[in-house]
Amino acid sequence: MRLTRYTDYAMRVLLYVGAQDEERLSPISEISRAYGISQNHLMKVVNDLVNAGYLESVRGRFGGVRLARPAAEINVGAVVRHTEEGFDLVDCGSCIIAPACGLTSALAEALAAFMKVLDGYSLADLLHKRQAFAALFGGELRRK
Amino acid sequence: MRLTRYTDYAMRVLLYVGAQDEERLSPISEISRAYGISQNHLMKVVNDLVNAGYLESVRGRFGGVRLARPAAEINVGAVVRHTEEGFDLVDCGSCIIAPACGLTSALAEALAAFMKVLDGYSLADLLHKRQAFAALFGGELRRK
DNA sequence: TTGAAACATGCAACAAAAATACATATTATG
DNA sequence: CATAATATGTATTTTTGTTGCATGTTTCAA
Repeated sequence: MRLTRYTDYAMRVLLYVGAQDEERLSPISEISRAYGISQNHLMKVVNDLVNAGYLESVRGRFGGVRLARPAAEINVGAVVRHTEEGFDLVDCGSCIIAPACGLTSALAEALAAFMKVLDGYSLADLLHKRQAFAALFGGELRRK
Repeated sequence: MRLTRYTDYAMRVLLYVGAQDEERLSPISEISRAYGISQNHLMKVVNDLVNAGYLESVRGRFGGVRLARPAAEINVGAVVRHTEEGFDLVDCGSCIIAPACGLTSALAEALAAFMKVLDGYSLADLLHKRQAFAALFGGELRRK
């Protein structure tokens, strides 16, 4: 049981950008370097977040991305719902006991409990350890 | 986000066997036929459940499997913990912000909420719709 | 007005994990 | 002793997620 790296990266980008000065544009190359992950893949993740309205991107030289709205208004559960494709924990479509199966509802209940927790957090909540972020990204933050 | 088919199959086997008459031995071939899934794979799942003490198996002709303990004493959460390999929702090992990351704890909290729900169910709870099962497996139940 | 730096997008290749198939051994029954 | 069942290890296939590559577009500044 795990989330895709796609979702993982989406959250990392939001955390990174959210830890920056509000107006600052972070180039994707910088973010991918900071995490040591594929710039190509990250580009797609970022683009997805832009289209979903979480990030604002500026093209061209000295471009980059920043939060499109306050971190307090970005809900973690909503982001995960957006980036994670399927939430079918098991494949009931091909199972003949589906109509009589008590597992389906138990799993649905468990999933709801899972998402409810994430729905209770905003990006701002996750950024409470902001000072610690600043230390980690100090080099990047200061650069340029 | 999804569970492996391995876990799915494990639960299906328990539900199938739990719906049978207590003493009856269900051959794996019968179960795999009922669900239309690979007998070989199912064999491994079953074997795992036998070793874990959920099922009792009898070899040889007219052999098969049945529950090793009452359905009320088989906890869904425990089964899922057993069959599902990893519960690392994201890969924090390779992430430099891990020490400052508020996501880690939020995900842990969400996962705990998820498992807590499953821990609240026994196989017997899931079998409440037993009559419906009987109808679905009627053919199999009656056969020898 | 041109080059460089950045985002945007689609397609192809690759890798990892999960599922399935195959082969063979063991056990029990009639 | 043949048959039907579980047990176990290895190989193959499939799926899905990830990465890489190629190309296009936008913006800025020298």
